[in-house]
Amino acid sequence: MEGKTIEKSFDTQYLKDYLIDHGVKPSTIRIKVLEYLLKNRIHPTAEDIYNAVYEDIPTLSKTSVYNTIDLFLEKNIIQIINTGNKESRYDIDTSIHGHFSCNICNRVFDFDIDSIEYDKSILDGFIINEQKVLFKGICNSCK
Amino acid sequence: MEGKTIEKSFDTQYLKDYLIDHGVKPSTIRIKVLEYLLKNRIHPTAEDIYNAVYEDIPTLSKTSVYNTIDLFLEKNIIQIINTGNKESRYDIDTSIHGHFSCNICNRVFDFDIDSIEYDKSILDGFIINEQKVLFKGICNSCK
DNA sequence: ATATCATTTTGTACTGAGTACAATTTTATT
DNA sequence: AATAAAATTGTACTCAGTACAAAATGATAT
Ligand SMILES: [Mn+2]
Ligand SMILES: [Mn+2]
Ligand SMILES: [Zn+2]
Ligand SMILES: [Zn+2]
Repeated sequence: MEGKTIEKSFDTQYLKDYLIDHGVKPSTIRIKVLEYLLKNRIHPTAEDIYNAVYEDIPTLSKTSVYNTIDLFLEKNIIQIINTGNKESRYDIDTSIHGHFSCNICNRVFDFDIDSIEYDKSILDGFIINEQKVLFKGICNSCK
Repeated sequence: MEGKTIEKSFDTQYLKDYLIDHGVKPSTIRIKVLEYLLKNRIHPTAEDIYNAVYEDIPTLSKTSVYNTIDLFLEKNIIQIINTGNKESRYDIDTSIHGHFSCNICNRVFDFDIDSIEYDKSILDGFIINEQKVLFKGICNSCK
């Protein structure tokens, strides 16, 4: 079969369009933060994002990172992950999927969720906006 | 059918035994905290617990509440719930069940979980100690 | 281009849930 | 009653996140 390989590229135009498509006006910081999130799927903390983007933008402030995170959350570009540690983590994948948080190395792993069977009667009439599944324990390489 | 009605009573002896059964030496504070948790199944915050127990023990310190919470967590008397708000909440029910956190009134509702169907291959060899399911949205009385 | 307005970014001070830890009080043991 | 162990308290501290006004950048009008 003949065909073109579609390469996922994170050039500036792609990143700009990604933001615009999500209702966010592109700016240097927002583009860099988005690029970092797309390339580093490690569920980073705000600190992680700051340290990475600071390399490119040495005038970067922590507040700008938090501003960007808040904006991205609001526009559903990212979702927040609260593992129980004090630092929140952020995920560019906003689909419903499970997270395993390792108590030793603190890494967060993704896993696919097929379905959650639960008693819907208690939540009758409730508006469910988010469904989060968090497992905790010890990962394979730490045990 | 003739029979005895077994009344669940939270008298001092019951509470003491509850603690001892979970490997915790009873003390005035621990008994009062346990009693509050058993009688008020509202997934309270540390502040909630402090305010309630302070009524009975006016010398109570916040540190003692946190000490007790940490001990109860360690002995699996309670589980922690992180809803994304800054204050953690605590649950005397340590079984696996779902929590719905209302974004308006901040109440946390329980719901039963029958099963979570997920791709186990990614977590192969992982030790899973906790399984937490958190839904967020707007509850029936707030919408 | 220049001025004017809007948005973004920055710096600083602040908040508050939770923690560290030594001093004190209470409880158990000799 | 003296001693040791455990529980409780008070105080100072941490630090992720927030509030907010000043500064910088970008967009629009003249
Ligand atoms: Mn994820
Ligand atoms: Mn519960
Ligand atoms: Zn690990
Ligand atoms: Zn509500």
